[in-house]
Amino acid sequence: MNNNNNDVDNNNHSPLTPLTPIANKISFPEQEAEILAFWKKNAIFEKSLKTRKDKKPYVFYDGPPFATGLPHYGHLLAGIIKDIVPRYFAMQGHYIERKFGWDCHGLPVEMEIQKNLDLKTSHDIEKFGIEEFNNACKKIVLRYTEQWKSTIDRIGRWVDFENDYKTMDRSFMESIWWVFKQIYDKNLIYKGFKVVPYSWKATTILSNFEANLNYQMTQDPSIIVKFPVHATDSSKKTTEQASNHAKQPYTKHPLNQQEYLLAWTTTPWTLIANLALAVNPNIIYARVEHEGAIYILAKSRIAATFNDKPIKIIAEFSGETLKGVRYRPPFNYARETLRKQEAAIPANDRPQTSISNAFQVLSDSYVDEIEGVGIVHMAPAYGEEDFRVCNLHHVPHYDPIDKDGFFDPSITIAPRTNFKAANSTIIQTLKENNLLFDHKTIDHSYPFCWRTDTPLMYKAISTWFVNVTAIKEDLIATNKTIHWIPEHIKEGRFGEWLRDAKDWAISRNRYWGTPIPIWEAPDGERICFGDIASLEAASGQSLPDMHKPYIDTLTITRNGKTFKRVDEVLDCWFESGSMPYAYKHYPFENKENFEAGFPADFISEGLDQTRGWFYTLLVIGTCLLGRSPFKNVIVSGLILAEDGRKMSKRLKNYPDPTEILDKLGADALRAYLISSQVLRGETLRFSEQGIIQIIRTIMLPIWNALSFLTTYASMDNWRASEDRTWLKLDPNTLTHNLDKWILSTRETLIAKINAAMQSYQIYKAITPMITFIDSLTNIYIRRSRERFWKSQNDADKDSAYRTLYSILKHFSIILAPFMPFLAEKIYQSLKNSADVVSVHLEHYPTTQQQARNLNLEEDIKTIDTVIKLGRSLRLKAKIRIRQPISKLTVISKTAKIPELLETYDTMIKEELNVKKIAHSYDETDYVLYSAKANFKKLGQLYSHNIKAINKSLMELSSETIAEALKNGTFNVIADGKPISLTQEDVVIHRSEKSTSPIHNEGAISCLIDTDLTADLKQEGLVREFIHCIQKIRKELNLAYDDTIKLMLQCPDRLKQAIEKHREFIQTQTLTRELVLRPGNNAPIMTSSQTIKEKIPSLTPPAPQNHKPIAPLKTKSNTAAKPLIETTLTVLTHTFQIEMYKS
RNA sequence: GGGUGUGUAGCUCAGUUGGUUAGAGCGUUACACUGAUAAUGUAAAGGUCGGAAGUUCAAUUCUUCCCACACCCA
Repeated sequence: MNNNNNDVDNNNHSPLTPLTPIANKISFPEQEAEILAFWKKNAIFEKSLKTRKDKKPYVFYDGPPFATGLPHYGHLLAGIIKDIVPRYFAMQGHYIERKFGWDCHGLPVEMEIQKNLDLKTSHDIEKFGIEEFNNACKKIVLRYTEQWKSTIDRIGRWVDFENDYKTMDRSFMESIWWVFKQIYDKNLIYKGFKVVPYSWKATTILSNFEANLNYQMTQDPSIIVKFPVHATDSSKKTTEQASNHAKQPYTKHPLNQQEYLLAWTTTPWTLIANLALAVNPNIIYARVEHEGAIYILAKSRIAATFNDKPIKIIAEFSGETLKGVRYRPPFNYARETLRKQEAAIPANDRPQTSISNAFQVLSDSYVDEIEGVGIVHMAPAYGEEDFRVCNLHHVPHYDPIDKDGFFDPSITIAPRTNFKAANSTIIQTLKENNLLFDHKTIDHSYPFCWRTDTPLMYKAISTWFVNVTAIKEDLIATNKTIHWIPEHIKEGRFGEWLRDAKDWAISRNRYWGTPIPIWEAPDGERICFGDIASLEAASGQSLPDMHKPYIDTLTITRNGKTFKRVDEVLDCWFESGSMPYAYKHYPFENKENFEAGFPADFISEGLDQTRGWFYTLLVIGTCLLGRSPFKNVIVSGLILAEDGRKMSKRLKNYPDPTEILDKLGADALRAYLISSQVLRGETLRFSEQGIIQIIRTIMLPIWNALSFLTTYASMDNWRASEDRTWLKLDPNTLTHNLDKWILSTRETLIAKINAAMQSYQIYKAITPMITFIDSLTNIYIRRSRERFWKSQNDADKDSAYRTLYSILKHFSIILAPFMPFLAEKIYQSLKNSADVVSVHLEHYPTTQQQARNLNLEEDIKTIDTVIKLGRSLRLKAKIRIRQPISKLTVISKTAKIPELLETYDTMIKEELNVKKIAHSYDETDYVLYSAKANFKKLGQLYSHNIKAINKSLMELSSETIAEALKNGTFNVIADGKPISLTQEDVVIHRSEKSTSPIHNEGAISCLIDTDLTADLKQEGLVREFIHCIQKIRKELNLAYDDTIKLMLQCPDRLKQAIEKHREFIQTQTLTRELVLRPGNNAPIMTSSQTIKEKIPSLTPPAPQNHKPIAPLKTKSNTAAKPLIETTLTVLTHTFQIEMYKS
């Protein structure tokens, strides 16, 4: 460094920006707060949108979160991904709208209000008033929006909160209606039944989620019921159908014995509604004789059912053969009621589903033989599988229980009785009618209502469906167009789900949601509305609020009939699936804008949305437009606490997000999360150490590099020119290989990051950055230090500055999407007047191929290997780096090596502190060779002989291999046949001969001369002495260019060494005056104290900024008090030292 | 019960178009280096690549089965 001339004469380049030195002490979180303020003050986000307004749009859909709670790591992760990808593509030159969305409707909100207002049942809600109830819901959904905004802001996510969308907005809801009507008009919406968890106490249906909330151990009857095989239905079925499994086909037993099918149940009350029995077609059943009666049940269940009772197996047959066998149900209520109902319908109008299909054996693979008897009694009104199987066979369902859980009066054995209470009566009746085979009790886990603590029942209720089954093939086709990250989701989890798609239940019997826009007449005629205007026209009433209860006051009179709205609201999944249309109020507004931006380029949510948002988006998009609404999707995994368990507020097993942001900062969190496997849909154990790792491998090194550049540039008064030349620094204009090399390395980095980002594999972006930073700091800066430090301001020094300046500034752009704060800070620190106001307005770099030089990258790698081997040899010889050695010999047959050694001569010498570098082609004295087959190359050629060839190669002696290396031919004998191999067919391994002190890696070996001459030793001592002085300077917190005066009293050996190298010492330590006092009897140290211990008052150093450009003191202040006066030891030489500012 | 994913060093994770010496970081130990660095470097230790079978000249990698864990669905 130029330490004696502060008026550096480079003012003739113009105009120039001086660099302000950056302290190497840093608090990233505090800095992030400043950057946030900077962005806000200068409206950078707005500018980033405005300046790209005309650019090609890139469309991103924001999946709306429920804001009923505060954001957790899952939300932060989603927000970070949703920030990085748009930032990247915006910098690639796209216009990207980023509207935030809020999910407002739905059960979680209603549940919370019910809890707050202590409304237990739907009766309670209606009594309380739907208007009031919905108002309460509306208020609460935006309760946390401020906290959400501030957290999302804090993680650096740029998103438009001003023009956000809410699913409860009138415009949003109107588009939902439009979406609904589109599907309705395509005949893909129908009304059917669905069996759902039902709380009779709360008179409300529950979601599956709610049903799972409260399982309790409970005691229920466990009975096996006898179903008499119908007398009139004698033999059926023939042999061929049964030939596979049955040893004998089923025929009614010829004897006039009573014959029963057995079925097991723990819910006797459902027997009233029994309409069928089910068997598994693939299970073997048996006919068993016991005490004069015949029973049919699964063969494998005989032992468990009869225990040790005497039985005789009469026949065995597959379940398939039981299909269609008719039986007499234990109760006649269902038959009577349903017959009457059917009779009321004109014969021609009767549906396929009929009571005439009931009371027979159905077959379905869901039946198992794990418990029970392998035959299942089916009450389709009270079981999901029962309903599905009966529906398939056109068996109707029958539900004689009212909404409060009481049997209706027609059930004469238990009229107006609670269904559970009727169990005993029912069992009693079965017993009296000799239909009870077995009666026990069972303890099992059963779902209870989480609000009323009463057992749930499953019950068929009327529901609106989207006929997904009809468009299943289209869904599978549109899914093929989607790029999934991770890829396996496409055909795996999501693909499987599509192949198995069921019709989608879209209605909810609730209050806070978009009402289903269907009006129904008493005779069943329906009108569907897809917009508000036509509804208002048809009803003659206005509709200021589309929610319940207002909507339900609108009725329509047409053709003498009065149409009333159906009661249900839409499931909030239907709303979020409609988001692409609804947030634009399409097609009522933004028609062109929507059409230009459909489908979206990118969305991202967690794995849990596979059957959620991803699915509903695809279903609706496929229904409406026949295509997927999104092209690329990143599916993120689950974030667990560090202990591998779910993050739990109660267990406090994870750090609060706000604390992490305050302590470690958003950049570190961002980089940590997106470089982890959570970006590949896998679970991540959240670890604070992982974030710290990011700080240590990326943030601090790059920060120190910035600090290095600005500090030295400032001291040297080096200035960057006020233009954009830094952006395209041409390596061909530079002479130093290190400069060319780091520029090439940067281009390689850019290529890697662009490849990762274009394929949405974000997790591949961070590691190359770490590698690059490591190269920059541990190779480029470290080995260029002398170039910055030297005193003359020559072209080489300028080249080093220009290169490092360009690298760092460029890197800030590369970093910008990922770590927007640090990137901004670096950019701002290096900005000149020709630059844009923020790094985020820069264009993302693309690889400049002409700047890449892969050979050069390879060369530096080779040199790095030599240096590593040299260090390793020193370590082995126990010669410290400050002790110069005379010679390093590089032994290698690689032709390029001598040239490389010459080119990088100085660099290697400095790194290894060695005087001379020699090269030798002759490995034989030092290296032992062993050979092995190049399996990859020879594998296909010699497949079966390869083992023999390899064996033969491995047996070659080192001398033979050395010989073969000379003439390039390896002769081996495999299976008796001589084979001649080229050098490429063989892999040579080198190892050190035990007699030679070399180290080897690949084709390179190194050897050092460990003989130390007196001169070398003296020089080593001087280096130690300099090191000692530097340490003191650092401890004293002297500025880099503070000059000093030294007064020493030391032993002769040290004195001679210092005298000999006086100039070198003074240059290195910025010593203006070095006075050696006469006499050599410095006091003996009692212990080997460290310098830190010597000057306790100054440790630890105050964390103040270095002031590199300190004013020069007048020359005559040596009389001042010494900075330090102490006794020290360097390599056993004890000396006394006084240090002054000079 | 079904689907999907995961299983590699003490811990957290890379890697693998099948090729014979499987890597990184953290942690541990020793040494070294440092006037940009809160760093860093070198080395030591640590692996039946979850288990079994199969295909192959060759399997951590492909196939099948099994085991464990996670998520989704029942």
